[in-house]
Amino acid sequence: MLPPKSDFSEWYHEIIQQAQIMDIRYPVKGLYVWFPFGFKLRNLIYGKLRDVMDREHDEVYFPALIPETELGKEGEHIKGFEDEVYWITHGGLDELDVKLALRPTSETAMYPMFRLWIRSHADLPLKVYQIVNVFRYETKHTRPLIRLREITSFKEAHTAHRSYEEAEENVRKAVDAYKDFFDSLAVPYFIIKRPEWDKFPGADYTIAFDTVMPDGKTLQIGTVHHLADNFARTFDIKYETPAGDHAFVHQTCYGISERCVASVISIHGDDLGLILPFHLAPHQAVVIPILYKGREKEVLDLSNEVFFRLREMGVRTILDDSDERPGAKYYRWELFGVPLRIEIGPREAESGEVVISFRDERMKRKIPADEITEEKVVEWAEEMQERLRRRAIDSMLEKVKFFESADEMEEWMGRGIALFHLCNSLKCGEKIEETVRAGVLGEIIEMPEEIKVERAGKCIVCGSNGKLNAMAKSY
RNA sequence: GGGGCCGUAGGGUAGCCUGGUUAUCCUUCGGGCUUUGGGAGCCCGUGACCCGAGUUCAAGUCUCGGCGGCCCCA
Repeated sequence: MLPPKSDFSEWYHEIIQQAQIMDIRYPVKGLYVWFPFGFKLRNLIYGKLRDVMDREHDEVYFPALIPETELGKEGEHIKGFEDEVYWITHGGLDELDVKLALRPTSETAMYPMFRLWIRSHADLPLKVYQIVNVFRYETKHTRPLIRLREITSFKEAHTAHRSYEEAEENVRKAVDAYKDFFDSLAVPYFIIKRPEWDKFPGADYTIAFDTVMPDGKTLQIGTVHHLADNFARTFDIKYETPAGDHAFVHQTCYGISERCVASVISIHGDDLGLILPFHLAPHQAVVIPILYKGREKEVLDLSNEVFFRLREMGVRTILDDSDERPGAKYYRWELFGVPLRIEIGPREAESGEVVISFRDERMKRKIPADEITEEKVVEWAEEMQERLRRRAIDSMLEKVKFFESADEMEEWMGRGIALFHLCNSLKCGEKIEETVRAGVLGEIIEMPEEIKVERAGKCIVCGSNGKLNAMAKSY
């Protein structure tokens, strides 16, 4: 039994373990073990992410260790990370001359090499990505998949371009790629430009994807940064232009971590366990034979037939012929989020029918076994995807509210995300954060079309011209 | 950054204040019988006092330190 999802914190804590996503008993704070089932889910999700990245990027691998001399080169960047870097100070018993950092992110690992790789304009754009672990010494409350000291699955992309504008064009492409990715997870999001004081250390600006968790707190699930030529100047990354002179490249970088797995679990799951989009489910279908003494054979024959047919279609299917009672099996496979369940008992064996039900619906229907075809399964998967998408957006919309008064906003914090108009001044940003006691997420770039709010309006603090901003308590 | 609470089987817990026999109960797990259309029942069995130091005749229980977890405030 899971705690009800309305008690989200407890529910999340339990489902991570009961649905065998991660084993949280590893004896180091903030480090967790992927269970086989959880890792299959991760790999299916990251398979999709790879598909999206592979369209325009090459995959690479850079070392996990970064010398102190490189990590510290870019002033803003190191300021942003210095209090959460793990340091390797010894090799065996010898103290190292130059300490080595366990990468907190890979800009400073990659860019010295970019300097060597990039010679002329013909080498641009350079677009690479890697999926690696990164380490951050988190001092706050750690949580599996959400706040980790070892992020095990950091997809980071890094690009170099000829100009600020070309890099900016790539920012748009990266945002589009991430939209495709999160749409395929049926995870709804806001696309928000972070305020100056909250951008990536060393970036010109940062655009983030935020989703809203069931408890009303937002979760940042992706970021895209325009680095301008900040790092290029630091790492001396220059190219020869067609005209024959030399110019600094303009760069972008963008990342997604296993928080995307947390978002799928949290947004779609219910009181009974995981609900997974069909294409992401480690087990897509389960066949449950209902056995009565003396009538096992006919039931098992039809069950096997259906099981093997699904397998041959490429559907990840299991046949649960263990000797538990059917009810116990239903609960088990619901916990694991199996999208399609097929029950076959003596009645079905006789009529050649099967009982099917989908994880997100609480209803069963009977269909002839022959009607389970590849086309039908694809259709079911698409219908289910659409239902999940709809349901996820609807439940997010309940947690979005527009405000014209700061006092009302404070009361709303902790229940959802607040939209309001804010001018550009740092002073007004600080003022509103102080009054409402939550963080300004930034200026809304894109949001679900159902939200009808004016993009421009009077700043909630000073009354001058403002743009649509969001604020919330965040993970 | 500041304050508080907690650590007993795979998971959840009682016992700790007031030190003393074989450490409680539920669940999981293994075996058996029986059963199977939404978490069945009965029997048998496996399994634990976070680590280290101290106090004591005696430590799950008291003290200190470490590690780990949780909560509140900033």
